[in-house]
Amino acid sequence: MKRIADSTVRRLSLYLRFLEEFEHHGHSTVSSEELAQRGGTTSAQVRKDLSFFGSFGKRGLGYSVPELAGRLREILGLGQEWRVVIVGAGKIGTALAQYRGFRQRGFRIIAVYDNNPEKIGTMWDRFEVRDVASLTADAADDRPDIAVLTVPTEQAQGVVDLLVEAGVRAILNFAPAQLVVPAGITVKHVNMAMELEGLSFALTNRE
Amino acid sequence: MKRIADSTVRRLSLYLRFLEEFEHHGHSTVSSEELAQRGGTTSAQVRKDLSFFGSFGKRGLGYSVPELAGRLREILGLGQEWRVVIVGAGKIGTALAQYRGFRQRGFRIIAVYDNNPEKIGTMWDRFEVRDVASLTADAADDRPDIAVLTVPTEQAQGVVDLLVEAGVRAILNFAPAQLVVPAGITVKHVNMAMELEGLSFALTNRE
DNA sequence: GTTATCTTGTGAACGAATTCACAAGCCCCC
DNA sequence: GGGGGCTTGTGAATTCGTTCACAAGATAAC
Repeated sequence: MKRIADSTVRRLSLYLRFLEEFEHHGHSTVSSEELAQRGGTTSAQVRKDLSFFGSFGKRGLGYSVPELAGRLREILGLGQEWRVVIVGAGKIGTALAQYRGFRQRGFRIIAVYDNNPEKIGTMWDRFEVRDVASLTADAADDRPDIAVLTVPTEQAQGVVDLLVEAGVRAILNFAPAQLVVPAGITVKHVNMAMELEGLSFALTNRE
Repeated sequence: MKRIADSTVRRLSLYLRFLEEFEHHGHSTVSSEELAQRGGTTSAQVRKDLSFFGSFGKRGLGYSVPELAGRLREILGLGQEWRVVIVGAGKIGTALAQYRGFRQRGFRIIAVYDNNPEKIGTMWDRFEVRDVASLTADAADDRPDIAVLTVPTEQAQGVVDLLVEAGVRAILNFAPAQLVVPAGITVKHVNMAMELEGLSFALTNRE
């Protein structure tokens, strides 16, 4: 299969969000132009994005909202439930553990880990914080697919090695560090400082 | 000034993070190759990124860590304190309000807003949640530069209009909606669902 | 059935970002 | 002070992503 650009996947995810809105409002069809306006892009972009995966529209008419939504869910792999562990029971980890959006979209949090003895055993929301040392052993039963990593930068790589050993195949990393992983493991980075500094740059460098 | 790509600015922010680590460990110089490895990119990329703003290195030797860090802070506009308001006192808003990283990097949270009468007046960390209706009036004193927007999608645009009126010039938006703003206002999007679905896609579509 | 209108799907053109490759500059050592 | 070893800075080449532009397919009206 042809390699799909990251930017394309992000937009597909966005289109799906809009389709769900349209569905909710009872619209049965939608044109590439309408999707484009919502997403701040162009109709050609929308069509090109979709064309990588097939042709889902009817010429002259547009796309069937429920059908396209279904196709996108399929493409994005949202037909199944993904098993997620959160490692790092700090501020961000906690907020994410409580975030309902995860479950709604088929991402089921199965455990929260930390290495701080004072946190281990305490309850976060409805999760008991587990010792990160037991991660690999737990994984035999839990079979996690995805890890959300919110530990301090200097601990990130060590935890990643454990996660890989535990069979995790995708990592959402909040630490500003490049992680070394074997081929076939996907890592995505989220970095609040980076976003803010991007704004700071924009405010500073306007001509 | 030549337009700088978003991806370049993000990397500059990352380099700065690494330089701070190097500084902390007492390294006085660093090569583009070392920075590249930390950041998962190439030395040519590092040099190209920096070249948009000047030439800060010494051939044969590399870059002075404190000097380059200083230059990057200057480029990114981190020499000053930015005044930030958070609008939307939900889960994410709360986590962000408590996040120490903001203050450390010169982003000072000055107020938290919501439109829910049950939340208005309650304390979040050390902030009293204010009524979003008073935003414009408050701004005369507060003079916010940046807003972090964590309200439901359907309310986002309305709040943005208020923010623009209040003189905010940069917005970090957590809602999955395209926002309409006048020229000169910068908007950046952060979307957790999108990131997760990107992972889901990668897990589903591996050849 | 024909015509007018609309919107998709997609090669081709374009533009942006990354990588290559190498001359120029700097340091250190003899 | 000359040579060897590094590393920067940057045009040129390349790769990647977006936009253009239009033929082809679908509907609706008459």
